[in-house]
Amino acid sequence: MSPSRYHHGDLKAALVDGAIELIAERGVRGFSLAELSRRAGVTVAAPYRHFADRDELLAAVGVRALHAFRDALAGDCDAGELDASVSPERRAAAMVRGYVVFAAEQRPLFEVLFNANLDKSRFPELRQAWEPVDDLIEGGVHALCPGDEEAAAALGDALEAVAHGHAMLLLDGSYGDAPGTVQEVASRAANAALALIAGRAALATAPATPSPAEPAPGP
Amino acid sequence: MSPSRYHHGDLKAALVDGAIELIAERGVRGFSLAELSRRAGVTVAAPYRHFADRDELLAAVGVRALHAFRDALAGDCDAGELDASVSPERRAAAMVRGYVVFAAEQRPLFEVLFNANLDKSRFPELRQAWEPVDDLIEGGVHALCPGDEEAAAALGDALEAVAHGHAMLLLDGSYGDAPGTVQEVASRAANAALALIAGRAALATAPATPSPAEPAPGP
DNA sequence: GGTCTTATGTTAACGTCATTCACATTGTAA
DNA sequence: TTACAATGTGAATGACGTTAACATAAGACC
Repeated sequence: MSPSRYHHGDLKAALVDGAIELIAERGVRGFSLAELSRRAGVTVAAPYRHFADRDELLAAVGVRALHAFRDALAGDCDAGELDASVSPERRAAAMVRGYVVFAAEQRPLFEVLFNANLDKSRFPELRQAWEPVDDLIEGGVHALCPGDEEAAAALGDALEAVAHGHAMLLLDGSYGDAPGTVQEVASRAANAALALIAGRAALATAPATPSPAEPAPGP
Repeated sequence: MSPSRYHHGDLKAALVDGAIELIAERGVRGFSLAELSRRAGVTVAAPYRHFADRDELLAAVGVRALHAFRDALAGDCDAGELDASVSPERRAAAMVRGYVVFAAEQRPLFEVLFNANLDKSRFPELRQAWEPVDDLIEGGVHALCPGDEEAAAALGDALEAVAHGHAMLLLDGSYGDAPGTVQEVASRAANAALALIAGRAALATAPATPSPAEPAPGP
């Protein structure tokens, strides 16, 4: 294969793969380019031939993560056959479930997306990779609020929030890690999504409880 | 005041204060003990007289953050007079609103609590400081589901998730930062909370959409 | 086949960071 | 006043991200 060993073969791919492993072990926060290089059997300077800096490598991982994320959200509904066989409500709930399960089962990928603090203004690749995900969500939400842009925006935020919030609670270990916990939390999130959808009419109305007393006095 | 200048006076407090400022400027992620020491006019080794390591300092900031957080969640309802004058529903919604507003207005404190990756098993002080917050939330939720432990747990998670999720969306800049955005998002979160509360009956039921096809085949 | 170019690694540095240890200075209590 | 504990300094270590100058391999072109 490589008797010389000077050139790695496909370092770029090996780095992305290795990064995911390393993040799985130590979290995004404990991820280090130096350790990654070491594991790839290469000098610390080598990655810089393929990525401008640490964040650009993480962004590449992020792009891969977003593809997997989209698939996880779409679930099996992606084949396109059961367009009418499943209600938009159950679809949306399934997406929320997929969100939480993805966070748990693909923890390193999820962490890269939400805990790596990547600058979205840099990395157009990342912004672009978000689009299919956003489209999927937006599509699901619009099916629930046909015609009402305002309601769709509010419901979309609420569903994202409920999914993301449950995922965070799960990952931060606020629950124990008993077996079955993932499905349990995912079910709670899905149920919450159904509750939100049921009450969607109230979401886009005027602020509830704007301020009990004064309208927010300056400090 | 201090003609000698060898001893700082109250370095410990100055470090905690300075940490909050520094985090406000650079985020928890950009926070550095070295820079903090420099600003305090002290050597990099000095903080170690007061904190075992970087994380212990951050934990101290976290404790302060949790006090402020509790107050923000309790809002003006803390005086204890209006026990009956406000419905539990509006109370809970107000707490969710307070959660989001706190995240926006006390960003550095919020970041320490949720983005610093502090090990909760270390730092009993931190765990203890969480208790009043947890009690407050639990109390609010139990007022909504008297007697039903199961429902209360599910509703509590859902409310936390909705609050946390909206806070994250806000802080990650998924919205622009137009003025008024904070109140707007807080209102959305509060409305979502009301919707969840209205549909609370469905939250603790059997898993909705357990799995469209097979029961999760192994990879 | 032999040479030039380009892609890809290596070596050796720099500056920053967290952390530690031996030592200096101060405030306090005996 | 003198001893001690608390607090700060100086200098060092080792990990990290990043860069620049140099080395080697792989192909293109003749």
